[in-house]
Amino acid sequence: MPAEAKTAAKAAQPPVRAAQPVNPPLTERQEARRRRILHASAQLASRGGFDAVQMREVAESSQVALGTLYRYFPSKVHLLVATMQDQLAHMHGTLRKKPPSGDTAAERVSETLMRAFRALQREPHLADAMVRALTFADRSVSPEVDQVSRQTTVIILDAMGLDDPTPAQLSAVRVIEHTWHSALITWLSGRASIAQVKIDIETVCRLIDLTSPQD
Amino acid sequence: MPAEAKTAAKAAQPPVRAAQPVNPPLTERQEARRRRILHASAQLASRGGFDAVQMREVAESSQVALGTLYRYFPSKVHLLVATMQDQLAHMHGTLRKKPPSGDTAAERVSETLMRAFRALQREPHLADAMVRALTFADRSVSPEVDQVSRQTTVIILDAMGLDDPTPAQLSAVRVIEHTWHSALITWLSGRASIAQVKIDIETVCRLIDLTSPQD
DNA sequence: CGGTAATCTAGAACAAGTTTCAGACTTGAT
DNA sequence: ATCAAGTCTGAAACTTGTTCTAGATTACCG
Repeated sequence: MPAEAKTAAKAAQPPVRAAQPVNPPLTERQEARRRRILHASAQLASRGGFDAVQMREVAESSQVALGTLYRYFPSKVHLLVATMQDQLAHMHGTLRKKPPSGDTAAERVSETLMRAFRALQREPHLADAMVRALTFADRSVSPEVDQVSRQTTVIILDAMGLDDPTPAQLSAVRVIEHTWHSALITWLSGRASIAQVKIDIETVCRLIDLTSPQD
Repeated sequence: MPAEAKTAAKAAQPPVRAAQPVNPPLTERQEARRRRILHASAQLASRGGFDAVQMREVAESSQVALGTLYRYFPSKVHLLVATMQDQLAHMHGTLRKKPPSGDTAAERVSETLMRAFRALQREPHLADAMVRALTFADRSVSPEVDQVSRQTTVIILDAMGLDDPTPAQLSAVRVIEHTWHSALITWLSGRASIAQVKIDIETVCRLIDLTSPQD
């Protein structure tokens, strides 16, 4: 009964924090450990994708005991989702510096997503590990996955140039995110070409014009 | 190196067939075994979702040795994707009997998908197992996943009432499928409500009007 | 500084997916 | 009916994610 075990109550275990806002403030050494772990995770993922991220190897690479790794990230999926948060933050920073240049919101969003897509293409294995973890995550990872989703939403709204989206616009953004994730999956598993992903993104971005024809 | 091992060449092993068209014709007893396995799989999945489908249990429930189970379905994901093909075929049959009644293609598609969604809601654990397997599937399962995708496409085109879709319409259908899968995932992992899934489906279905305004 | 609670380490142990193997059983062709 | 080839079985072994434990280390409080 591993499913039950997972939800079983535990004693104190601080290092598992929800997101950017540190839950329990980490000491410097702890912060360093956390960084080492995330770095090792990304490195192994870059090599061979989801399967190559083996918890024992991550622990060894980051010079941390296996038990400690599990204290910081309660499962492999948690670890990879955290890795994704990390990468997303990077990307958001990069994107901010060079905002998309399109005339319409739809163009800017699809330009932004295609830029992100090209970044992922440079590290396809890493992309594989992160995206598979994201879609495989069960309820126990919901808060973290949700955080990734919110982050993505912010990036898209940024590209649209919106501060105060209407509900209809938020629906469109959600649908764009769905398409983005799922299209990535089909590409990663070799069932769709890069060109097809591009078309799908451009197609779904037209929904934006549908919800804000005044732009 | 399990990744390599998985792709290693094997000797003869017929029962693994691609889809409906039997690759090597199965004997009656083999067909029966296959049915028993799929039935056990669906049954266990209905109880506890992805995690509850344990290969040893499936083997025991279906009165087949573990090795045989693996000869029929080379991995747990293959098994669950095959289970999904099975259920999809059912559903397609059911849908055919009561075609959607909406006036526009968009309405009919979203009506169809919502009907499928309600069916999934009746067996949320089974849905969980199938959808998680589908999105977690790696390249080794691509043919089977693709078959599921094609089947889904047929269902949607059916609902649209189209025989000969344009490329633009096919893109729209792909985007709808992306949204469908991803929205299901967010619902299954408790990050979106049923109402939200409904809205997302209706939103994406508007893309149809965009690609065939003459309908 | 001393003590105590929390944290970390090494390593064993466990769970479930997957592989392997020897021997029994089926099938299909002669 | 018989033989060869292919299948199925039961059981053990192997892999990797996850949990557990006992003892060392560290952080913090007075």
